[in-house]
Amino acid sequence: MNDHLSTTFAALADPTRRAILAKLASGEASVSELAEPFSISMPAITKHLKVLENAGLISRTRSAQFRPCKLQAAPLKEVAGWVEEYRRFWSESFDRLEAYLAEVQAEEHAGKKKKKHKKKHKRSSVNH
Amino acid sequence: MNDHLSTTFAALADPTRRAILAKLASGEASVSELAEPFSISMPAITKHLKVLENAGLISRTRSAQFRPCKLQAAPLKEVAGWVEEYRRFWSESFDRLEAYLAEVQAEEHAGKKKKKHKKKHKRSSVNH
DNA sequence: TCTGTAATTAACCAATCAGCTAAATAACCA
DNA sequence: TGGTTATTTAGCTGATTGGTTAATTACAGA
Repeated sequence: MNDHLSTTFAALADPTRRAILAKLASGEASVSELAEPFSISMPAITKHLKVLENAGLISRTRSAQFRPCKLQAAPLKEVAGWVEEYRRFWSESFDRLEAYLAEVQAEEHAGKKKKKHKKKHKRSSVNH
Repeated sequence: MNDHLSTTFAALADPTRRAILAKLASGEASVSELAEPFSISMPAITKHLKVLENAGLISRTRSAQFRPCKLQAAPLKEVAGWVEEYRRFWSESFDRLEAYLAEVQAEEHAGKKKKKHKKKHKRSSVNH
């Protein structure tokens, strides 16, 4: 597991880390502030933050003895892009689009009209 | 790690498993067919399939001595929903929307007009 | 019934993970 | 300088993970 996407998914596969991200969604926070809602030790939080930072999901600055964390959402964009490739497998409207396209293609095969068309809905470009 | 979302993210945090899902995106496949592109043993594939099935990302039927797998995208819908909550943190247009709303609010505070408005962009409902 | 193919289970291994306590740094405050 | 607060590092643990090989189950077909 060394690719970017795997690292991101792994970082998100923990409710504590997702809760940390959720908190950071409302602004920067110090380590202690982030630790407050949880009943785990500070070193455990430090480790979670390291995982998130390593995945590029947070960045850290320095302010006096505090080390505030800030949400960095770029990796989530990548996740959204990946999952989007599968939207048609759950999206109702996409199913309808598929049905429509199949219908149109059937009509074309029947030879009612002969427009030339280029790609009409590429479907095999799911990347892993 | 026992919640649904964590299980799903964990299942996706492996390139082999994502490749299996990608292959299943073009239709059902047997275990051997899924194993073919990889240089790992069959039992390893069986384990990966068990992880995916456990996450609800695939379902399995029985056909003779084959056990074909089928993509089940429902959990990905949940993932898409989760990540969507963070879209504003990477989306340029959302940034512009935020700026616009801030501007509107500033005008209201200045008392130029007094329309009452209800929610104006709830921002703290990020769930983990 | 015997043989070959498909897939799983069992048992093991090394690496990683999420947590802990105790100790070490780092920076502010008096 | 010394004390307090914030955070990290070190070192340990038990559980999980991703892989292996060997054995087992399930079925099709001759």
